[in-house]
Amino acid sequence: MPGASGTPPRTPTLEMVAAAAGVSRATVSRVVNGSTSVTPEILQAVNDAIALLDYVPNRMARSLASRRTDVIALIVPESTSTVFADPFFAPVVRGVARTLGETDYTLNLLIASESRPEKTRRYLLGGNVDGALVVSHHAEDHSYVGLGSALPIVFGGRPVNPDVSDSYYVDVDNRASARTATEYLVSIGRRRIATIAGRQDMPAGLDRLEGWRSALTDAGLEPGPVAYGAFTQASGAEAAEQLLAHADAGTPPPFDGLFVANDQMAAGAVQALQARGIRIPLDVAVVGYDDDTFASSLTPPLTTIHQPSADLGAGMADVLVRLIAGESPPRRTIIPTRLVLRGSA
Amino acid sequence: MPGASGTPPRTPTLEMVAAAAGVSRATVSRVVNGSTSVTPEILQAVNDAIALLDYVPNRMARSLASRRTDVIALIVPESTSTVFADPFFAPVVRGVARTLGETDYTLNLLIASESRPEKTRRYLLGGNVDGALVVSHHAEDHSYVGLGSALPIVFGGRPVNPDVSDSYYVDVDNRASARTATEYLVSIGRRRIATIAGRQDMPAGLDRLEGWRSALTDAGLEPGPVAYGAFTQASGAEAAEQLLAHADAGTPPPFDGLFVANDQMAAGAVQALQARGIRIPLDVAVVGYDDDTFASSLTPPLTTIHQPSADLGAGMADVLVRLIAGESPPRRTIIPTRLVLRGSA
DNA sequence: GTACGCTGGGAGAGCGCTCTCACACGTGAG
DNA sequence: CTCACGTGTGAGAGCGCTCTCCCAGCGTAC
Repeated sequence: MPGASGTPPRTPTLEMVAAAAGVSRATVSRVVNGSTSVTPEILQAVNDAIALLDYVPNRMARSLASRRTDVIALIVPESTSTVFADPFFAPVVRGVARTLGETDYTLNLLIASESRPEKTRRYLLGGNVDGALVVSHHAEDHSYVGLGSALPIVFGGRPVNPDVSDSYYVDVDNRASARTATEYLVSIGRRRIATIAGRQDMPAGLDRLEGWRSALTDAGLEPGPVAYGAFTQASGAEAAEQLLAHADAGTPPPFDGLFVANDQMAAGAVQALQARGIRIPLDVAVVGYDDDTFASSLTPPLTTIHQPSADLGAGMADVLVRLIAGESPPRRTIIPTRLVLRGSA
Repeated sequence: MPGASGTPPRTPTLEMVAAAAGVSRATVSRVVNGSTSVTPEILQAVNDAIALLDYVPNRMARSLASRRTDVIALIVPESTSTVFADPFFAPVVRGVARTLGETDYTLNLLIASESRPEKTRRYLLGGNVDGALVVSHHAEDHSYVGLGSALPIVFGGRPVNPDVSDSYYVDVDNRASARTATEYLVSIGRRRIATIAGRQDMPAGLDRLEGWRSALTDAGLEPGPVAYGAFTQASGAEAAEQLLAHADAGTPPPFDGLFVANDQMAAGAVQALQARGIRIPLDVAVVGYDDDTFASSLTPPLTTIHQPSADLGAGMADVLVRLIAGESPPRRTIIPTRLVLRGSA
C-alpha cells in the first residue's frame, strides 16, 4: 500500500481538511466558523473537503484555543431532585435540553450535593462552563446566587433571597395564576371560597396563597378559611378535614369554592370531601394547580392551572444563551399559565 | 504597583503552580494525577502551591492532551423523554448523576431527536465523549446498538434487537417481578387470576405478561383472561371493562385476582372495578407494578412491585465507568425489585 | 503613474495540559 | 573503582484549534 505508511486512521483534523482543500488551516477555520470574508470558490472547496473527510471539529481543542467551552451546566440541588423528582424536574430538563439541542451548546447535568457545595462551586468557577442554570425550590438552595457576578447564571423559579434583584430568573407567575383560578371561582358564582395552601417556605406556596387572597379582596369578598398542606396528597386530605372541622356532620360545608395550591393536595382534598358526602362541583367547586398527568383522570376531572414546565426550561436556556452572547435579556421572564376547565369547577 | 505589570488575574495554570512550588510542570502534573513516584517533600510543596493558588485543572486542556474527555453522554431518545417523562426518567437520571458525581466524569445530557439521528451519532463518534448511556424503551430507539463497537455504551432496559447479545445493559427482571406478583396472588388463595398487560412493543410489556403466564402455569393454574392497555390510566380502565365484558351485571367478576402491568393502568382498573361495585381486595385482589408515587395514596393503597429506578441509573453508570476503565463488567446486570404489600392485595 | 486604502488568505504563536524521553543521581555488584 | 541499573525530575514536543498579525493583490483617487 504505497503512501499508507502506517498512519492510524484517526479522526480528521482541521489540518487534514486544509491539505485536502489546498488552503491553510486558518481558512478552514474561517469557513467552519462562518466568517463571511471567504471567496465563494474557496468556500466551496473547503466544504467539499469537509464533507469528503466527514470532518467534525474537536470541541476540546476549540475550547482551549478560544477560551469558550460551549458547555452549560444544569444544576439541580439534591433536595430538589428528590422532592420534586416526578412532577417538575423532568419536563424542565427536557425543555432545557431540547432548546440547547438547537444550539452548539452542550448540557452538563449535575446534581449538586448539598453536603459539599464547594465541589460544585469549584467546577463552575474552574472555567469548565460558559454559564449555569439552577433549578430549585427551596430558600436554602440558593448558595449559587452569589456566583452570578462571576458567571452567567439563570434561575428557574424566583430565588427567594432578598438580595437577588440583580439575578436572572424565569418563573411562572404563581400569584397571578392563583388569582386567575380564584377569579374563575368567583365568576361562576361562588362566594365563600376557601384555600388549601402549600408549604410557606417556598415562593410557590407563598405566592399562590397571596394570589388567592388578593383576588377575593379585590372582588369585595371575605377570604374564606385557609388550611395548610405540604404539597402531598395525604396532607391535602388532612387540610380538607381541617377546613370542615367546625362544620357539623350533615350540615353543608362552610365554603362553596376551594382553591388548592397543587393537584396532589387537590386529589386528597377531593377524596376527603367526597367521603363526607360533599358533591363536587355541586356543593364545592374545586380548582387545583399544576395540571399533573393524573388530573384529567380523577373523578370528577380536575379543573386546574396548567404549568408549561418544558417552556420554563426552554425559557431558562434561552435567557442564558443570550446572556452569554453578551445581550441583555430581561432579568425576569414570566411564562404564562392557563386555566384548564374540567369537571371539578 | 511594582511587579503587577498589567497581568490579568486569570485562573491559575499548571505552570503557575510549578513556578510557585519551584518544580517543573511535569512534576505538578504527576502530583495532580496521583503518580506515586514523587518525593514526599516535593509532593507537599506542590500540594501547598495548589492550595495557595486555588488551582483547578482545566478539563479542556487535559482532554486535548490526553485524548480522554472524562465526559459521559446520557442519551434519552425524544419519544422516551416524552412518554416516560414522569415515572421513570427522573430517578434514573438522578441515579446516574449521583454516581458520576463521585467520579471525575462529567454528565452530558442529550435528548436525541429521532428525526435526525445522525446529529447524535456524529456527536458520539466525534470524540466528544468517553462513553454513552442510553435510556429507552422502544424497539425503534435502538439505532444506537450498532455504535457499541465504536464506543462503550450501556443501555438501560434490555435492548430489543435480536442481535444485541454483545451489548451491555442494566435492567430489572420484569419477568421475574411479574412472577413474584402473580405468585403472591396465588399464595393468598386466588385461583382465577387475570392480567392487564402493557404495550407489547416494549420489553417491559412483553416480559411482564410472560412472567404472569409462567407463574400461573407453574402453579398448575389456568391463566385467566388477558386485556391489553397502553400503560395509561384511561387504557387501564378500558381494559378492566373488557375483562368484565362477558360478566352479567350483578354476577361476581370472572376472576378473583388481577395483575396489572403498571400502576397507572392499575389506578384506572381499580376505579372501573369499584364503579361496578366490585370490592377490592375482597372480590378481586389487585397487584400493580412500578410503585409510582401515588400508589400508596389510592383507595385502597396499591400493592405493587417497587422498581429502584435510581439504582438502575447508578448501575448503568457503574458498568460504563468500568467498561471505559478497561475492565470486563457483566454484559447483563439485573437490579432486584421487591413486592410492596399494601391494601389492594 | 504613484500612493493609498481595503480585502482575502497565510504564517505562526499560543491555549493548558500530558507524556515520552533523556538526564542526574544514588546504590549495589563485579 | 567502574559499570549497570533503578528512581525521581526536567525538557520539550505535541494535542487541534483560534486569532492576531502581516502580506499580497486589487481598485480607486489624485
